[in-house]
Amino acid sequence: MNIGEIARRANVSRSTVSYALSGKRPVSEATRRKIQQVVDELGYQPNASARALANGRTGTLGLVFPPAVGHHYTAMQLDFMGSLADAAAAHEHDVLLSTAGLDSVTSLRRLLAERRVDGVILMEVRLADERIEYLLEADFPFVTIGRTDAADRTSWVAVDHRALVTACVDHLADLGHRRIALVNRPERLLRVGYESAQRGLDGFRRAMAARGLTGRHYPCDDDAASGHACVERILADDPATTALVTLNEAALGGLYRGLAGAGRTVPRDFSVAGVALPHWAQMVTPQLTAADVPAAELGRLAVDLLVARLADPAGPSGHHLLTPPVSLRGSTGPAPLPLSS
Amino acid sequence: MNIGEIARRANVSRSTVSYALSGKRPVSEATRRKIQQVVDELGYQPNASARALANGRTGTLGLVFPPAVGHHYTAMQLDFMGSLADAAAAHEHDVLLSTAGLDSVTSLRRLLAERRVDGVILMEVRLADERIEYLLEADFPFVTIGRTDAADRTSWVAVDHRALVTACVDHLADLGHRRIALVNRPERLLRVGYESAQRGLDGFRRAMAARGLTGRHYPCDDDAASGHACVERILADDPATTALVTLNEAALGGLYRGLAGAGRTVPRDFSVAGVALPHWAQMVTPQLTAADVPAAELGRLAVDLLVARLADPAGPSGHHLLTPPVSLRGSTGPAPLPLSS
DNA sequence: TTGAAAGCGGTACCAC
DNA sequence: GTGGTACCGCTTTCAA
Repeated sequence: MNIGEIARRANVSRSTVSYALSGKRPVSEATRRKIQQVVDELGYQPNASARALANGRTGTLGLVFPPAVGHHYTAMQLDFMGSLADAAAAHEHDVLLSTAGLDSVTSLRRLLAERRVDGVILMEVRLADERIEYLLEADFPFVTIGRTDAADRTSWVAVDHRALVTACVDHLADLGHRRIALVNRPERLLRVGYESAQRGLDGFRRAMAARGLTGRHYPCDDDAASGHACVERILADDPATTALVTLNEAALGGLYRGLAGAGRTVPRDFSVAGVALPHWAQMVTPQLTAADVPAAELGRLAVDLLVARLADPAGPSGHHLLTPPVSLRGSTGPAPLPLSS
Repeated sequence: MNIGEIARRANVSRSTVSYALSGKRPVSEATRRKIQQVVDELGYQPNASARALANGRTGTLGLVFPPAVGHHYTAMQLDFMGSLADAAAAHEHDVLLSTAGLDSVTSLRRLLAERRVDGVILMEVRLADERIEYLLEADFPFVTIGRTDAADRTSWVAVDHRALVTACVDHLADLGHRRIALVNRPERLLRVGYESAQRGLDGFRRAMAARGLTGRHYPCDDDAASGHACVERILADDPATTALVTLNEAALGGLYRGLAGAGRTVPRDFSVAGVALPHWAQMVTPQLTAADVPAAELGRLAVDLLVARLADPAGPSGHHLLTPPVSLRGSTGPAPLPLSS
């Protein structure tokens, strides 16, 4: 079933079929209808490879994300991935998944060289990300999820982790908390300059300084057991700590249990705030007061930006910096009165 | 940068370059090295569209899943999706995402007609799924996640929800529980014959009957609030209920809060068991005793089956029915002594 | 308003 | 062991 077959059955040339379907050249109403009839009858769809080869466009967007070696994907990443396909479909594009190491451009290079996609969306970026230099160099359309050091030269969509952590700290400070800990993503990610972790940390330091508060920073692996251990360290390092802010959603269950194990009741004795998906925030009891990451919206905006860029590669780069409000749930409350010591 | 350019620079014909790279015809060591050198120098990769057009293979697997209209993807679905890309990469394949309505073959038809993929993986199947008839009819390679009514004629990977729910019921019965509720996926999914929900329900009924126990069944929407409401209904319908089994991971937080709100302490007064991702089970406190769904393994096995099918379309269909053990965590305990009434 | 034909960049058959 | 070339299915220029 190809365009030649359609042409034959409609008694026209192949080019006429092509034009009738694309509308790039006027076709008489009569022939157009005849062609459409044959097409419907046979359920004809142009072969994507042939079309891509001929006009240089694949109609496919690449989604580049790190392989889940050893660890799971976070709910945030995954929810985002899901939303992307829907958004792309709305623009008549498909999404191709591509796993690529956080620190490597090789698989990215392959993706571009093979011309499988028209543009890419980069998840999990580092502040200084070599893949971005590579893409700029190659003049290949892309959008990053996260705001990198090259933000002024690129298109990106990001959650403002600095502002969100600041909002959490302010909320806790307003409640009277003076000693607050930050539970961050894993050490490994911080070391490589992982954007959300770095900006979150930055926001924490600034906000704490601005308030004249004492803060400690704890990288934490993405699992419940690490969260549990992390809380124990926090309370050992400074038993007077009365609140924490977490960027690590996977550790959340462990954080709660660690607190319970230390005899701290949330939110009476200890407050917890964070940045998380609403879905995730509602799993724990009491529900987590958190800045709700709008994963689906991030996906939609990223696709919109990329598609715009494909339509006009010379156009200006676009940005969306989202700052969702902190949803007050049950995990924060007034700071407890200090124990007399 | 194309194969002609490589041929020119290496002073050989295009076909020789092609054969040197594919190894489908012997090439003298000298020319092979010369070609490889030019290829490396220029970072040449064959154009995927051209290759697909010429040999009829795209090197791409399609992942068909329902659009997340209104509801989020479940952690299970998403974790699974993530694992697929890695598994496919191991077989040198890419994964193309495609959202397709649960009850429609139209987008599937387009996917096949455009020849974008060599085979598809179908998530979220119904026991009687029209897409399967369509794929069989079209003689198109596919693997389903979930065991349908056509299981004997298809390749599939599934978690044995019947056995898992049975294991949960047996575990609870052994602990002395006599009145057990099943919290299922949403009504809507049950109505359309959603596989895991249907088989889970079937397992529940059989296991309860086999033990001579009293059970009630509760469809529940995929969110915390619905879980909360669901527990209230369970306890209103039969206050003597002392345990529940849940197939609904998204409702879990709400289930716990509903129990707490009714004055039931888990696991002292009430036991909860379920089927969930380990990650998810560890979010709640006490951690959920659950059959751990091995999402990543499901993804890997599905890709293996599909790739095998592509290599030998006439070969036998393969199956993997997984029955992960129930991990005892903290949410189940001996049935409380009945209150005198 | 339509048709013929030259590509797009590979693969693989047929010769030598 | 290597080269020439038809062909995969579509788009688009050129000509009528």
